[in-house]
Amino acid sequence: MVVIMTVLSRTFYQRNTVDVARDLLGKIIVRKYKNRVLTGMIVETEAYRVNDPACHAYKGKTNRNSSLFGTVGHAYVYMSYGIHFCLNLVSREPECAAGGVLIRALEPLEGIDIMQELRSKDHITNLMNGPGKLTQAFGIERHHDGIDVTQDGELYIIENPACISQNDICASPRIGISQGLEKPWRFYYAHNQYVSKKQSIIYEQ
DNA sequence: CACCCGATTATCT
DNA sequence: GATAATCGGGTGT
Repeated sequence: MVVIMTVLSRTFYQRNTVDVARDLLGKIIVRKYKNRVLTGMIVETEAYRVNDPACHAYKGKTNRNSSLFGTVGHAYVYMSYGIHFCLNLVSREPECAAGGVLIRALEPLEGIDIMQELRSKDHITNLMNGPGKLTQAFGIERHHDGIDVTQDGELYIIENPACISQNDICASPRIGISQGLEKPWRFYYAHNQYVSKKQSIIYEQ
């Protein structure tokens, strides 16, 4: 059997960051790690736009956040709390200076044994249910900052051949920020066991 | 070069 | 549910 893998094109990322964040739900991230293939389905995202105080690009371009200002369809990887890395996908409309989608949680699909090794954890619901956890399970580090995710390589995103229900996508305020709480720019699958946190405030889509 | 703090997680009780 | 751990980047002296 031949599995047709459609890699998400650069134009997919060249749209309003909030729309991209919602549309990334259900897509599959492919990570090639030491001759193994690790995959997971995106179940939780957050949008960060440049004119938004919660966005790293809000105060302008620096060495750390320069990827957010670069070509769409590339990764922005940064270190958080000095402990772990977070993965963003650079996406925005052409007239916008910077923006990206934070990947907050994945449902593990292939290569679960490797993820368990990298995390030193075994339970499947504790492998990728958090932005710092999924980068650890995928072996993603700072040197992946700026990598192109629109072509076959170490890290890229593909369409999901399975039919995913668009009906139970929910939105909520983003997690772990102090400004911009009024914007419902976190998207996740309701009742999915792999999302990072339960939230009391839920907006139906 | 010192200081501050964060798009978090693990490990308690 | 509360809290400690942890450190690189940003800012200002």
